Amino acid sequence: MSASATRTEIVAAADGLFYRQGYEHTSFADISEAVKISRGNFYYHFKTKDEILDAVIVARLQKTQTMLDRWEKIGETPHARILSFLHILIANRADIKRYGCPVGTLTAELAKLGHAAQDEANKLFSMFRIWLRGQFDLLGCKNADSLALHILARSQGIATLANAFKDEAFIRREVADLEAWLQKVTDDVQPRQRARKS
Amino acid sequence: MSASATRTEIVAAADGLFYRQGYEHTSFADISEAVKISRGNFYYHFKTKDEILDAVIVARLQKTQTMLDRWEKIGETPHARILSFLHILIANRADIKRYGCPVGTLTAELAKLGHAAQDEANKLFSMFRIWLRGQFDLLGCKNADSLALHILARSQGIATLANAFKDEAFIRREVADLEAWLQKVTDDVQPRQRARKS
DNA sequence: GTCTATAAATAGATAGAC
DNA sequence: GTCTATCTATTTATAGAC
Repeated sequence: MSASATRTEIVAAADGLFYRQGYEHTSFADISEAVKISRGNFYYHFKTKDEILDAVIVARLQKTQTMLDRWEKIGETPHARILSFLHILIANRADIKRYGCPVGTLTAELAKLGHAAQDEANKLFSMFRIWLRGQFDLLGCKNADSLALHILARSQGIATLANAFKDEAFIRREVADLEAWLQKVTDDVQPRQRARKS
Repeated sequence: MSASATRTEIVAAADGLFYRQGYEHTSFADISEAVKISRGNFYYHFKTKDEILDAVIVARLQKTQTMLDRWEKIGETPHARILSFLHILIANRADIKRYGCPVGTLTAELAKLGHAAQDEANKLFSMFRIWLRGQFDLLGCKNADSLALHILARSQGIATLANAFKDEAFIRREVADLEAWLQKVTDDVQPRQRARKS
């Protein structure tokens, strides 16, 4: 197999394992077993475990950017686009209940490890933050960044508690609550659109 | 030194290390170094690392109960007592920025490890949940449990983002927002007390 | 109760054959 | 590019002296 194809498989396997088991708890043995290559071959593609983590973060950043671009394309209004963000909590509810949010749990783990890739991983949060801020800006909100952080934080809290209590009704209730909050934010800056409630 | 005194020191040291470094990342060597005892002596007090984790969780549960009892005692109204809960985000902001919430990060780590102590650790969340539900009940709220989960989730989200962005202004803004939310919840069920805003 | 010495398993990482 | 064999460090855990 070509080097880049194997490399891609390694990153994909590591990505999933880091999410489900955590970064430190995942060993080279785990990854090489998942990809069906020997531990030795592994080092032809990556010199250290940290290099794998960097590659996984880069892959996640790219995947996230692709997702944001899609939301940008399919959402006709900032309001609709922010709803796309909210609804990943519903779409990914099964994984979130088992493993939490992939962004929040990775940044939390790396913070405790004092890992050098912390800043890189935090870019995942920043990417959402900046995108959401842009949407709130378009909506006409003055405190767009605060609103972006607010909705990010609410999402993180929902993921953390859903993970602990494995409670799907809770997720749906909180997402509905956030939708109502978003509607109110939208109405406050665009009162004429109140009749077009989605 | 007496066995129980050494044991208490071990648990206290492990508690702090598990919080700051994570459970799996903390080795017996780390703990024995912190307590200034040999690794060998360690096993006189605890047979396995899991046993230490259990003891740490028990200690945290007791400390949490003591804290809730204190809030119960010093708070004259359910509203005031729930504010005590909210204000730990401010009081512990330095640690939260560096290490996140001790409850949320532990339960998240154990969930990924598939650790047997998961349920025990989740009792930390349940303890807050039940206490908060009791306060909202006293306040006269019909959906007390949902409100308890809501405020717990918001707190977790604030801790997660504060940890990622190291942003103290964000913490204060979100806590103020939660205080306003709590005031509104209180006013909705006890309209006559609106003038007594704390 | 606490120590030193050591076992047994696993981790990340390397060397060299094919 | 992938493999097997191996190294080194670290981890949890045990044995036995004091």
